[in-house]
Amino acid sequence: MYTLSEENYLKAIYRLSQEKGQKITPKAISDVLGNNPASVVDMIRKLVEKELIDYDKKKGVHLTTQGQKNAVLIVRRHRLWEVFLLEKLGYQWDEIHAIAEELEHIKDDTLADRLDKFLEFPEYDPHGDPIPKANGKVPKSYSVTLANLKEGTICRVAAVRDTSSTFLQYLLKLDIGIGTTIQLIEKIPFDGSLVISIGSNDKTTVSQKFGESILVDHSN
Amino acid sequence: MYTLSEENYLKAIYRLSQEKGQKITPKAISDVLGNNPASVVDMIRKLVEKELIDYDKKKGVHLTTQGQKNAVLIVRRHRLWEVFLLEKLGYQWDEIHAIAEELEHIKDDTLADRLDKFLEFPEYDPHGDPIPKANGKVPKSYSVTLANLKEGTICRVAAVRDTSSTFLQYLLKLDIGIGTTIQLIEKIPFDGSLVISIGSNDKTTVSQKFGESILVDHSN
DNA sequence: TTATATAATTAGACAAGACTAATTTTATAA
DNA sequence: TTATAAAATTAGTCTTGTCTAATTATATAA
Ligand SMILES: [Mn+2]
Ligand SMILES: [Mn+2]
Ligand SMILES: [Mn+2]
Ligand SMILES: [Mn+2]
Repeated sequence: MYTLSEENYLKAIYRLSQEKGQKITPKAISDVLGNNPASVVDMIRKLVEKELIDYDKKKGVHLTTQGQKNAVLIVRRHRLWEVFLLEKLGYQWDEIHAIAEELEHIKDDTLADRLDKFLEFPEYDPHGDPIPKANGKVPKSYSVTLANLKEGTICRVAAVRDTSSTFLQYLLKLDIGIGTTIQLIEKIPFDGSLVISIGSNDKTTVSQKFGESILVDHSN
Repeated sequence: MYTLSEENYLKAIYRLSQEKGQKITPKAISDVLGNNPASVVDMIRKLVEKELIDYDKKKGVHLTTQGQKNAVLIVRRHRLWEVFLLEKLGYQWDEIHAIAEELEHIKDDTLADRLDKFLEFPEYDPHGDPIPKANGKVPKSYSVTLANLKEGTICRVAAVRDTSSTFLQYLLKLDIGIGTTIQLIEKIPFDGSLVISIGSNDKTTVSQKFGESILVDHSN
């Protein structure tokens, strides 16, 4: 088993590896975790030593098979606990991330699987992120943002890209959650603002940043 | 908030303070936690510094009001999680202690209270230990052991004093759990062995050590 | 291509929490 | 009361995970 810090690094590296296309550098990891780059370099050495990652100055950091397997299990635990906190304990979706950040490190062979069963095998967490299965398979995740859509398109909110409290609370205020139907009415060329209608409500205008923070599911 | 180690020490000291009559020495704490006495002395200094305990060489260690308040909350979290693990996730009563030992350190202002509500405000944990209320009040705990009873007495198993896996598994095998009715039929003077009948079963003989590890509730 | 900014790395320090190996106190028993 | 055992304490070390400051390497822009 690995320490809490090692697990947090693995998870950060896993997350960066999902945002494909870019090199996973010490700086990138340092940005995700808020740690000093010097500390990151230390930990990289430790994780290479334990064969959880490879590090090549040219290619950056990559999870080994072992590292990948572990990272996925940590993410699984995190997301399952988030479902538990929201559905069973009645927390709001902007409160659960921080608590799950601790719960994910509880170690027991059967805990995640029991929790999974207790929650009736949810496929997505409250932010719309896929919950890896016990066998390591990960359900489909969404990648098209609201801002990507063509004018006129009707979509379903599938996930949020930003899990900060400020963003999630803003969504609560706008009455937007996972599953909400949104129609993109107009894109303002000047600054990328989006005119949308939420559910069956009147038109609202949101920023480009907002539109890029919501992942959607759409038929056409 | 306090570190995991500090919390474990507080809990150990709290536990020792419940077994009244005896002085809480570095040695005693070291025995409970399995730590080196030198480490215990270090931590005592730290906790005195943080005003969670008092230490007087003559009187031993004592929790301050602050320390007591914190210890009770940690115990509350531990026992609530134990109920959750047993009742909701289907663990057996010899498996839950180790996991709760980690879960008790998860910090969030409302977590314990939400869990308490979700579990419908249980008064006792799966080992029969009282679960402190949110306000710090602790339900009655039992103190009479099976070995204390007079021959012929019928009692109800209220709690176990020993939460080791070996003991709890032995109880499972004997079909004894919290609430089981036991009649003490005979005490063997030679070695304190007890002849008992469990529920409506035939007679069994158990050791004195066994009898001293079960706390009972009895009317007469 | 050379200057400059950014990133990576090294060196050295620190706090927490544990340990071992003395040493000093205190308790117990002859 | 004195010898011996047990407990408490001190001194010094170690590991983990972090940091700052200095240095080296790399990328970028004039
Ligand atoms: Mn975490
Ligand atoms: Mn999430
Ligand atoms: Mn604990
Ligand atoms: Mn218990």
